[in-house]
Amino acid sequence: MRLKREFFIQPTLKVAQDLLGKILVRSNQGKLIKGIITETEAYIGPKDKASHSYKNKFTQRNIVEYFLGGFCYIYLVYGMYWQLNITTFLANKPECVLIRAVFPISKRKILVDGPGKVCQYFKLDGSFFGEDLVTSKRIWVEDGKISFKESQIKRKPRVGIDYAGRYWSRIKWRFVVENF
DNA sequence: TGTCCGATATCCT
DNA sequence: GGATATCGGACAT
Repeated sequence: MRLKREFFIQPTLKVAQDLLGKILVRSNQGKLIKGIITETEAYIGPKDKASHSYKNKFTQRNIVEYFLGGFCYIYLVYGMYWQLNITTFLANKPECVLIRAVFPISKRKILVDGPGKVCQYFKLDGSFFGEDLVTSKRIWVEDGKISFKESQIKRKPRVGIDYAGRYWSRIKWRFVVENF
């Protein structure tokens, strides 16, 4: 069953953790692409120095971060990789969760173990900027009956944000399901 | 209008 | 562990 707005407007660290085991679904040309979310990262502006909305920075690129929970914040990094984030919490609270990895259901024996690969696998690009996961007909999140133990969830530092300084680059806002 | 650089992936040693 | 491809957004000029 598709997750509703209530799920996404909870506090960001809870959403980041609760997204583990949920199923991301993409409808593309009559086919469904599915993957079980296995890794996420929380970005909590305006206090978070690693967030695009640090100090309430507000630009054309990150405007979606200021939406309430449940929208796609998607952007290009390094000139070639798209990153899928899901907005969280309330309007004007620029917080989101980066989807870093999924366990692919549609194709077996491939790894979808990085945010760039997630967007390749689900065929996501800039046209999904601002897409509403609660109402969209081409992308949404479903509840799964996925079983893993609470002890399989590990908290780790976020990746690729050394520029944010020791404190923010070491804070454990990355959530990973181990031995999935 | 110009310069800088990144919430990565991949190949190299 | 390190190099680097590749390009649009951000911001200074």
